[in-house]
Amino acid sequence: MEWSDVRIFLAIAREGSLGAAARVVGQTQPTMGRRLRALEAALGQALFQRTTDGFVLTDEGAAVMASAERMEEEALAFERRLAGRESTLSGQLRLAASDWFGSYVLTPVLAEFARRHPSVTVELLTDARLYSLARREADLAFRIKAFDEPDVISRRLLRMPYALYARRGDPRPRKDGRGTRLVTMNAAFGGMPDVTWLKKHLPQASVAFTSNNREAQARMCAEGIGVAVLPTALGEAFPELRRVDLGDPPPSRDTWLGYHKDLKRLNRLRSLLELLAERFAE
Amino acid sequence: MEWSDVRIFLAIAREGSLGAAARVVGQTQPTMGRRLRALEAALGQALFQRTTDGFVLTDEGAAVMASAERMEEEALAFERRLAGRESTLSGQLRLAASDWFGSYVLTPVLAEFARRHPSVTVELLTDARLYSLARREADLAFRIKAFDEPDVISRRLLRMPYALYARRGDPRPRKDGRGTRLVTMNAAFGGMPDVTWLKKHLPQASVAFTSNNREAQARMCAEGIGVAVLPTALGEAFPELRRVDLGDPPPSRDTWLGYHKDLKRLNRLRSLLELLAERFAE
DNA sequence: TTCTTTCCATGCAAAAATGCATGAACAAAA
DNA sequence: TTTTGTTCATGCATTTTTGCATGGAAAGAA
Repeated sequence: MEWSDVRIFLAIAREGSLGAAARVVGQTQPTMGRRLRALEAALGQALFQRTTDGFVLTDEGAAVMASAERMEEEALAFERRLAGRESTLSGQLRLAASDWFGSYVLTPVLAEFARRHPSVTVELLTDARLYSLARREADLAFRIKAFDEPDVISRRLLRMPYALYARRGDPRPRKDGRGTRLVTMNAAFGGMPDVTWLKKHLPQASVAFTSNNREAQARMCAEGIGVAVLPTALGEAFPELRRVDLGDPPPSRDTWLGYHKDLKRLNRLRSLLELLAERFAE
Repeated sequence: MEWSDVRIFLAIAREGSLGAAARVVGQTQPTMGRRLRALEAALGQALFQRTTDGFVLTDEGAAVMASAERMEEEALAFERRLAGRESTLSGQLRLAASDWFGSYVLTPVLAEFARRHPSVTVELLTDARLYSLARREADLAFRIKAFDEPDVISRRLLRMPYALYARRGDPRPRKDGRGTRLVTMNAAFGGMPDVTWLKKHLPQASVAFTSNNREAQARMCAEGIGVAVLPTALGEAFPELRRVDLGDPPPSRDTWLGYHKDLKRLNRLRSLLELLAERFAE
């Protein structure tokens, strides 16, 4: 049995089709089909049923799925261990953060880092989905909660203050919020503390626009669509916006960073962590 | 990183040279060298130091050795799981036993099995070293002790009686053994119960020949070199030998068989186990 | 020292794997 | 029904990998 084919087996099992699996492992569909056939021939058993809607694991395939997954985990650990020992200040560094945090908070620091270490390529992924640190989809991730994945080192980076913003020149909202329109997070984020805060301070206000994208909220707010609770780092970047003080500021939120412990000694990561700590020292 | 190259890494780490590793994985020395180079290039780090006496792991290589070994374990488990589901009565069946046990005790049963199941290839390994059931170096092993490896199913097969043998026509040993010469196990097997038994019954006898090979002992005994304690299954096979009764028979020994639990459902193994149980029923 | 053995690197030809293009099968949409 | 969009299999040219043969370096034996 060719060990590399186990990786292909996993990809097909997860994706359900040769083409999709090929994209995952970076090969072509015919190759995937041929390697799978070779694997099944070597094992003497069929791992998939070729059904009309894709490749479905046979009992045999399902029986070895767990082994294949553990094999993958060890392969990933193998690579992480080694990456953690790279002492050069070169190579790639992949960060994952929410969109506005990446653009407005991180970029200044990353620019400085890039200037200091020209042989390090920084890749910033701003994406709603959570990248896996264990699979090394990202080397460093930023979130608004502490990380609870195993083997991930989690640290509080900074406390991000929030404020209510309105378009410069627009009238100040009435006390109960009647007549005021709101720009807020998506319904999916209903539980967010700033939504609660808004309900308390402007109970009569109506919702004009929602989005899962803070920057889109800021732009809509700048267009005068409504008032919005925004991270100050974002709000202050728009000259059209003006802070509105309702006496009690909206709740601030912590931002955490996390990285896999195997990468603790990765020098380029360490350098960036130091710079981040320095720039965001409270 | 190519997963298959991890296997090559392991082989080189264990063997210490490209040529030896090539023999283990069934490839050639140049290929091993090139694959290793490719692996190191992909990882960006050297895994071995090329010293005058072979390939020695660097710190980096040592750091990932454990991951590579666990990866191998999972690969082996993958294959075992699948083998355990093969329902056909064909394919290979590899047995490991001590030399005389294999030749004199097993062969009759194996011959019968081979006749019954012509599409199963039985391979009998008689070798001093212990084959690993976990690595599937053998599907079924016979030993004189219960197996204590994890995940191995161990069962007592039979009790093998032993007896003292001398060449037919040679004089019976004196009561204290003075003047009698002995053919026994190697010094390395000093603690064997038959040695103790000999010391007790023929304390004055001297040792003429030792070997770790019971059959060699039987042949030397048949040549008249000395008396020997042999398994009766072996002793009775030599017409030149005659049983010598000293009143109290030498201790008999149990023979155990063991196989990996993942192979419990392997039909060809089950058939052989049934036949063995039948033929050796007490 | 010289001879022998062992081991790794490399050139080159043969073999194998890969990717592209295409065709067939099938399901969903028009 | 026809059309459209997916998905897998296969032929073929190309690229890549492999094995063989050879040479050189180093260590041990004579």
